[in-house]
Amino acid sequence: MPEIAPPRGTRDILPPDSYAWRWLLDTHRSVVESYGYQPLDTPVMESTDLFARGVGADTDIVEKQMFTFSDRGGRSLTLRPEGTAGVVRAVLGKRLDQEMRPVRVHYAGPFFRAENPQRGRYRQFAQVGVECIGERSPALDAEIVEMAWRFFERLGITGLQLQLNTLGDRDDRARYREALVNYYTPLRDDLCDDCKRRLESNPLRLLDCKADARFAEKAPLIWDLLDAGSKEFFTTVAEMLEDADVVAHINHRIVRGLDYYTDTVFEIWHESLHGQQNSLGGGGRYDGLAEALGFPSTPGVGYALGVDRSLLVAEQLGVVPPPRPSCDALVVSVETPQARRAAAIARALRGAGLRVVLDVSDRRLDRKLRNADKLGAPLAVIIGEDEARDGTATIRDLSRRAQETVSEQAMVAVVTDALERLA
RNA sequence: GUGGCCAUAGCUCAGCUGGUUAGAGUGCCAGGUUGUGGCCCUGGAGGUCGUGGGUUCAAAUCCCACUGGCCACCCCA
Repeated sequence: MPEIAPPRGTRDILPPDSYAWRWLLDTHRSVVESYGYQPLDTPVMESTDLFARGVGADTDIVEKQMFTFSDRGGRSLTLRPEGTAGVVRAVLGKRLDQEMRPVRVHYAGPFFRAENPQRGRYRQFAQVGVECIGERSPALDAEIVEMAWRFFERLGITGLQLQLNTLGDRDDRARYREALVNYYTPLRDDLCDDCKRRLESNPLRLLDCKADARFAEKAPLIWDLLDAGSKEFFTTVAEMLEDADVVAHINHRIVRGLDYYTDTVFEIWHESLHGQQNSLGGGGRYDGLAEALGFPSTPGVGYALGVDRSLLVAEQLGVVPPPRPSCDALVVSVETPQARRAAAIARALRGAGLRVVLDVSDRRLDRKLRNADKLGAPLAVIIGEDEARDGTATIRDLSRRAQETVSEQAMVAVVTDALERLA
């Protein structure tokens, strides 16, 4: 019915939902900053090349999910479908890794994929994420996973399952790739069309094809092909997570959709979400990414968590805190002649650091007070003819239905005290 | 991108097999109360029945297309 609706797969986040949204973002920031992660923002559009090289040309994202367009100079740009490539470009491009090592950063923002929308899946969706760039240590992999886990804990979301796997280093992956090709080639005629192509372009992704799941069951496991170093690295990560009381389900079949992962990969699933949309987020180590983007080889590890889906789960569980009232006091004038005086009083209260709404309607006083209830304001400051004449203000405690009239000089102190008592 | 279901006031929904001016609840605004609220009573505003086409004397109702939502597949957040 609105003539101009938001584009397919996008939506408006309006109050009061916007409070839940902010709660989640604040919680994330607070958790990761307690680990010393610093805020960062990168552009929502990047050179198409960044994702083609960074995410991997054979991934679904690059093949069919990117919003790509030309700017006026004919350059190909893309709305970012994920965050890691952009952050690595920014950090290494600006040589931030020369200043400190590792670089620990976090971000939050919108991402874009041209998917068919449904609940918990949008074309513009939001993620919070962290990246830790410049050092290779199992302690950092564990730190990342632990932060993600603590974040959900702080939100109060239960029923989560951590899926943990390792893809090994480049040599391991090469060996594994070969093993998969050897395994799947004799089956080639029975594979779906996509998988026939994957067999050449990206054999790892054969594993997460649902159509050919029966073959994946008997496929070789990466774990059996890892060298001693990779196994030890993973074992250390798992042990450190145990130390942190983070329960991990080792799952040697999760591969992740993006090409750049090495060693640790993980996903966090929630039992309540449907089908394959049960993933609230995931991440892993990407020691090969910097090089793929043309930077000096630099290790990194990070995660991205879906804001929309996490909020969906939080709402289902009823753990979203009720929105805090948006103001401490509503200032109302009983009649128009007192309007300017009321404005001045509102100004004085804001000067004392309070959140004050000025009622400018020409409604009756009872309607104005009704409005105060709706706003959730604990106090109303009433300026009528008497107050204007005497240089006073009436402070009404809306929950106790009690009020007192005080001099304007005392007003700020009385309001502040009343709010403290009520809090 | 493929398939299924759906679309009526801001919101939640009625509207039987097509038949005059399309309803309810809630929310909004106002009056009841010329300076006192969360309840109550009364009234009002608000809809090109998602959009466009078709069938018919007549369409919210039947048919088609488009748009959007939900669900499944794919994949992921």
